[in-house]
Amino acid sequence: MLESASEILKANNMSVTASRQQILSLFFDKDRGALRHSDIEKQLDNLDRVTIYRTLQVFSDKGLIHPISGSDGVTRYALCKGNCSEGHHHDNHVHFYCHKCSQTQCLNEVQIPKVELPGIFTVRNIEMLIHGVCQHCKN
Amino acid sequence: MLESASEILKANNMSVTASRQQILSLFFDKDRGALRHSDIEKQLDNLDRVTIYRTLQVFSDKGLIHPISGSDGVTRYALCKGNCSEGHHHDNHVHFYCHKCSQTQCLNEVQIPKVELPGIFTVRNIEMLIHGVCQHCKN
DNA sequence: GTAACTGCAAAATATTTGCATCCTT
DNA sequence: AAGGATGCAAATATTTTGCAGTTAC
Repeated sequence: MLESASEILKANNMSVTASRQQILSLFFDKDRGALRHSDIEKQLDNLDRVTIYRTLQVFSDKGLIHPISGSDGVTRYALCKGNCSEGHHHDNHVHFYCHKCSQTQCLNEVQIPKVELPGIFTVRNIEMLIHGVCQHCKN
Repeated sequence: MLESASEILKANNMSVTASRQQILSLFFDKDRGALRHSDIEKQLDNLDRVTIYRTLQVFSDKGLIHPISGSDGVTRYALCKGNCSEGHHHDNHVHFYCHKCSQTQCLNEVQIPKVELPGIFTVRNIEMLIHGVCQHCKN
């Protein structure tokens, strides 16, 4: 477990608990793909299912992680890259889902392009998910 | 029920059944938003849940409707606009989710813009979902 | 000590599968 | 008549809620 997990929790006004440290550390360990609830449950089988759901919710509310909704109906979460804050995400990057390894990753360097919408719509947030084969599975 | 429902089914090599006609007609009636399984279940309460799931799957396979996966975890479906065929969707338009009325609609006239991905990825499909307030709820 | 966090039980919702029966062609 | 479509039962998966007990600060 990272030493810094507790620092990060403190810095974001969350009480430091074992569950939170373990879950947050997982996100730092795992640099490849976004994590599903079930991934976390498998790796931290000492934690209750419900605790994991609630922790993911809190982390998301605090701007530590952001949810990614894929076409397989399972919500994944990935670390926010610094510019998110409590109650407001700024993750305007593209997400990539690989249908070979079923991993979802953030393409942090790829910005979501602007779209022209008729003025009758008010835009709050844009999600862009690209499906295909990732760098690891392409071979 | 549209007379044309049975025509469309025939034209796409599907046997013409009461369930399929009713479900397909719903999609033609409903011009505003995409339909969830539960919407259909409510409106056609003579049909079995499972039949609705299977019918949506078949329609999607045949290119009549396309699935839209939103961040609320519920799959919605909307009519394809003519250029889709069996086994291959071409719905490269933007989808819009209104968080006031919870409706999802296709913005058929708004194309998904091109994105530059590093060559290490193979792209198969792109989804773009915009959240905000729709034309009906804006007031 | 108090408020927040966790675990357990249970419920709600979404979706899938197997099988026997019915309907379309 | 044959094969596909449907209905029913049941299983699986995901997520939420309530409450009582525990822990962080």
